[in-house]
Amino acid sequence: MISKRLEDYIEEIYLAKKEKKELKAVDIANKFNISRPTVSEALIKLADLDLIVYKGRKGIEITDKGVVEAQKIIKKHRILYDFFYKILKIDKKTANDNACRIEHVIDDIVIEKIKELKEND
Amino acid sequence: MISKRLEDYIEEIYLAKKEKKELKAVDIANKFNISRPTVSEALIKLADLDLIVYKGRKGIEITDKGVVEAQKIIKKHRILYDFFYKILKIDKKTANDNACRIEHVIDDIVIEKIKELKEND
DNA sequence: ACTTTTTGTTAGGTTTCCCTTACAATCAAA
DNA sequence: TTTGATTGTAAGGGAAACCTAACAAAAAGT
Repeated sequence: MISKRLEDYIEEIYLAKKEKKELKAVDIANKFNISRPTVSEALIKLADLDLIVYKGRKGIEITDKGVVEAQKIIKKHRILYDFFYKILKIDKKTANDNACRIEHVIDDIVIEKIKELKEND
Repeated sequence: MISKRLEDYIEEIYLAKKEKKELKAVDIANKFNISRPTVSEALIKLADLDLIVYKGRKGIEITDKGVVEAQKIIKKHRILYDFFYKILKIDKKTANDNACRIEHVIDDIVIEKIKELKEND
């Protein structure tokens, strides 16, 4: 199991790639309000886990394994966000913030049930 | 803001007190599968924060401030548990485990909306 | 081409939460 | 009451995730 923070980073890397945006280490630092050295360290960890290929200034590439990992988290995020925003009528920012936190700790089975809840509306 | 772990411990202390059970440091260690020294340290931290009065072998007492803190978390726990168990039909153990994790990261406003959801059934 | 800025890394710290080992005090049981 | 188990604490350590300061390489601006 990958840590919450690494989940956040791989998620971000995946989303950038999907939008074909050049993502640099410093962008991750800004996004999460952490220092460049902390990002440096995290990217090395992600590369160790074969979730990305990290080539310093030459770019960050996500591996197939990384894509799988990222998609799992993004799926949870999306289902939680939709539940909060569309069903509970929570404002977008709060819905997103809470999804960001809960996506790391909720079990798959609970996510599936929340998804069904939406479908039976 | 108190940390997740300290929230867990104060919650446990409060529940024991409510059931008038004698709670020892070692019981907390067993409950959370952590070592006695770790509990020792945590109880000193909780005492520093005025959430408990810790007297070693002579017992653990929860303060008014501690009760307030514990009740906030337990309220979230209960609402989440009910939502998972009664509405989503998740099994008791999974419902409880997920409530235990999410109670530490979910915003009050989201909890309130989940509570309303239940009431309009 | 030559500065200046941006970027990534090194080195050295901090905090939180956990561990084991070892010891002393208390409690229970014989 | 002595013996043995239980409980709490002290000492010393570790991993994760963060930090700042300092530096070198690369990119951008003039």
